[in-house]
Amino acid sequence: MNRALPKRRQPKQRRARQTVEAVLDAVIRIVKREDISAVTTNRIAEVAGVSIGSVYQYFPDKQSIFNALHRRHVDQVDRIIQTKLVEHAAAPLDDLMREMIEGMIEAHRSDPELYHLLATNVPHRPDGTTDFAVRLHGVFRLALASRTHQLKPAHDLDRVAFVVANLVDSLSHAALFRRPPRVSLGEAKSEALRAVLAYLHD
Amino acid sequence: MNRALPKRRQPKQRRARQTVEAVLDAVIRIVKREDISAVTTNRIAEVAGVSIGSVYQYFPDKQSIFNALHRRHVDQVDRIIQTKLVEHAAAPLDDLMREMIEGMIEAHRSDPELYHLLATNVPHRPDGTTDFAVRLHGVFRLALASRTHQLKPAHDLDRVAFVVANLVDSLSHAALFRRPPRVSLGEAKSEALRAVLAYLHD
Amino acid sequence: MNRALPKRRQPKQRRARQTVEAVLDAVIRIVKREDISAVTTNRIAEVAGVSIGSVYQYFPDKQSIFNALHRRHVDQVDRIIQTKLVEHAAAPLDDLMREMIEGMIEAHRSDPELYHLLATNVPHRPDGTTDFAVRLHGVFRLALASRTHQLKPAHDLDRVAFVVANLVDSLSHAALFRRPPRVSLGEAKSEALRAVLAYLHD
Amino acid sequence: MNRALPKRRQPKQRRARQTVEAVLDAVIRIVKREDISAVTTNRIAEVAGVSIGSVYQYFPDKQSIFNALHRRHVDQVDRIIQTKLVEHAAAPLDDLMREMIEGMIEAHRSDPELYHLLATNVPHRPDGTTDFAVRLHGVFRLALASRTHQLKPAHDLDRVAFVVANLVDSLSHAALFRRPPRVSLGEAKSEALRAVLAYLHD
DNA sequence: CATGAATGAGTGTTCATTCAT
DNA sequence: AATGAATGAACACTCATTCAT
Repeated sequence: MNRALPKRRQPKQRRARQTVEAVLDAVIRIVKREDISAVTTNRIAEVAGVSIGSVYQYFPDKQSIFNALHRRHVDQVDRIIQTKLVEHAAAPLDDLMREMIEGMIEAHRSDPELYHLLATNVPHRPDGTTDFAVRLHGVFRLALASRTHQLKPAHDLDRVAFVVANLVDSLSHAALFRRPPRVSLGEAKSEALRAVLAYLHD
Repeated sequence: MNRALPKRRQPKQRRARQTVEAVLDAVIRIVKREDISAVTTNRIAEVAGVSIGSVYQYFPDKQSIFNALHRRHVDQVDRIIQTKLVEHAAAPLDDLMREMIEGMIEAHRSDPELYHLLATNVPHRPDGTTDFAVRLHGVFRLALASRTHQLKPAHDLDRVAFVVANLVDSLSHAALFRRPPRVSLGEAKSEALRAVLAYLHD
Repeated sequence: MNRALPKRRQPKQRRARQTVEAVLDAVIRIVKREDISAVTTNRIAEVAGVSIGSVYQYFPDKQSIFNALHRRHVDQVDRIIQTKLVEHAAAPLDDLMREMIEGMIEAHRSDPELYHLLATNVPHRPDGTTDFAVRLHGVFRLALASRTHQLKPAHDLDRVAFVVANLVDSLSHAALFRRPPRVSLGEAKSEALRAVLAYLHD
Repeated sequence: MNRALPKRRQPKQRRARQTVEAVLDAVIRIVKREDISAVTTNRIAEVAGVSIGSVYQYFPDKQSIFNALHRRHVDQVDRIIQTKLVEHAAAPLDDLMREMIEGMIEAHRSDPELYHLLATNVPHRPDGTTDFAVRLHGVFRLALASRTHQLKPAHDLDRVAFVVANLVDSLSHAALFRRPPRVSLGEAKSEALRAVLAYLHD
């Protein structure tokens, strides 16, 4: 009767996931504490607490580590946005927009400088799957498609989604990273929302 | 009339400037043709047509080359923006905004991919002097300060300048680099202007 | 009788020691065959039969290789001198001195030119631990301390040890390296001994 | 009659001499202030206050600068020794020896660390003309030759000159550079003299 | 003769990657 | 799988030397 325990699934995959995460976190920790130039594969292994050999078990080369890091970041933000979208599927457009901006800021606030470091210091060739504004475009197209009656007829869905996606993306980042001294985060947020709504209602 | 010789500027400074420019251009050429990883100091010297020793006569290390490249790009855009600002000093707000967006796009159109490569592949720590949205904030604060009568009283100058600077910056870049297939550059531009004006008149 | 396995020492440490020795020997071989200017780190690795990477596993930089070389030389001579000291602990002063001179010459005779090359061509900042005459001072102080009855009362232990250490050191080297054509090694040795004893008995 | 002024001889040669001296002094200044590794030809020129081109006008390569430096040092000491020799040509042996030791110490006291730095950090292949103990051998051979009546008959002139030269050289240097804390310079000097005389009278 | 910008071979050193254990 | 010592290609950078001015 000694059947295998049914729950304890793939210890291997769990271990793998842990190692991968440890590696990605190590990169972040090093970039933040020092410099992109301090991010060597040996250092990554050391900070991640695994051997360099193990790093190469999961990543074919160094660039792939960076790529995974970018993808993980995008996925994290994506998940938040998707959740907001579902949670406010039936909400009026204005409320949805407020929530979207809120979500974007929330998504980055846990680690404000990370996004900038990733964007400006970790080499990458952004494409449709990792460039965030492009992803947002799809999200907003969907969100707006079910609310065409709330839009002015002059608005083309693609154009609007394009503009709104970029507004939300850039103003959220600006609110967090480029806010001038005299503007608070709350003000920046409500101003961002104002800009988006002004455009949508124009 | 024995007038002083007017031309003949220091050959030293001219030579220096030429070398510096050649080096920066070499970096761009290599990044575009190959990869950031192909940008080695020796390769830079070779492509620039100068000796590696001369490169180090003008740049203390490799990172400083990247920094100079970023600064040069920012300066170029800055010059265009400043010109627009002066040329339309007396123009109505709407016209100025159109020109600003036009200027930003114009500034990048000569070499559309360069900005992206610089931003995403050339390591840098953007600060107040090289982050463009931050620079634009100052420009727009100035531009708007002389047109407060065209703004709603509810608007705070700092907040508005902050938002407009980011709108113009991000929508201009979006128009060039992230435009979805069905949206033309012209449409993107006029839509960007629309967004900015909607916000300003809100 | 299940005794613990006696031999098998850490292969890691043995390997490390071997590499370090190979590197130091390589430096000597190159300096002797060519020139101090031929001693490049890559050449050292090549001649030592290890990769350049391994060299840097054991030495932080090039100068540290030179330092280790000096230290090894000093340690080698030191070991011989210490042995002589112990072996002739009970011998009369004159015999001890003869043995000391003999030991110094013996210590260098295996590789006569090495000492000179080290001293004149391998950059170093001699200090208390690597300057040999300084080390010898301690040795002779010890040796003479247990033989004060064989010394004239006018002699101060420190002064005598100081002079004897330098006499033995310099005359030994002179016997090997600066001997004029008409003086044989044997003559030089006995003359050195004579000088030392004349001083001690004065 | 515009005859050339008779005194103002070779301004060229004087200039040359000044430059050569400035170059050699620059080397010393740099080695003392920094490190032998800081002694680059360009730095030499800078510290010497001449152009790098001028340096190469007077020295065919870098090593020749070092050689000249060694030679200059030897010549300086030599001059002092020769003077002592002449001044005390008729003095008794003991007095001459005292003067010789005095002279050696005097010769180095103006710049105590220089000798050490030259010997240990400035690459050179000492030969008969630059190795000081060898030069001294000749000097002492001469000095002793005219005083054979003051020597024991057992003494061979070559052997004695050899030993005395090395005694004087090494004990002088030891007195300046390797003196242990409890021994004063005066004590070291008189002890050195004692050692030399003990040997000579043995 | 003097200058010093320019040169580029060559250096010390790093670090992504491998592979024997 | 995991390890981490070993590898060595390739890099950033230096510096002795030249030569046009």
